[in-house]
Amino acid sequence: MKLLAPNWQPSNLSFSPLPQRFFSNDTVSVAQKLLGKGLFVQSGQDVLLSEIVEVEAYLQDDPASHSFRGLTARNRPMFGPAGTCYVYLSYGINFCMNVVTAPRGQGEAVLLRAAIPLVGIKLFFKNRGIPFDNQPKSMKNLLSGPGKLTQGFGIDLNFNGRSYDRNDFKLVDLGKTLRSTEITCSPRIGISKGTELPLRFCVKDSLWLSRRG
DNA sequence: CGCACGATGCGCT
DNA sequence: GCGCATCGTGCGA
Repeated sequence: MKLLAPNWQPSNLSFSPLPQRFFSNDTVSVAQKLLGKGLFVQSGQDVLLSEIVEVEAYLQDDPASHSFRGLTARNRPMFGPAGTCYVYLSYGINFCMNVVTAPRGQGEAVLLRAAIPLVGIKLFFKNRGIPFDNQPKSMKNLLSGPGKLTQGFGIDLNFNGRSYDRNDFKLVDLGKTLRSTEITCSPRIGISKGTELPLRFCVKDSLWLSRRG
């Protein structure tokens, strides 16, 4: 199994953040375009990079969205500028991280649900509380779910409201372009309202999803 | 002010 | 496959 891209060196980790105009577009389009993009987080000398393979869109007038009932103290970042990070605690246990989208503060966002670990594998294991090994089974368990992804990256409420355009916290272009035929859409997971909408987007047949797309 | 309920993950069966 | 942990949010009283 091909687990890692071979050429990730410190010298080619100096990606530019995706510009704000990338996020200030139609939320469904942004969600699909986030597939194949990189999430980069640096803390001191520790660098973490992954490739996003699964997302969900949350829209205006969407009963499953935290923004559905309007602005509250919790969902305030959702109404902020495109490219803002919205983090919340799920089930009292896991954090989930979103990217605010749409041209104006419409309360729309994309939930990051799963990613391929690329750089910082040992730290991903450590953050996840899993003993390090090179088994494919373990690797696929690192970031395959919204709570696992935030735990792997060490994302918590400190990141809430932050912009994804910092040198130490950014979404980046990894230089790959997915064809629309490589993207699947399906109903969103773990919600009780808006379940009929196919707003979950996955890299087709990826081995790194939270569950089969 | 009380309380029901999650945009989930894990361990056990 | 299923039950449970665990807690902040926000709605209804």
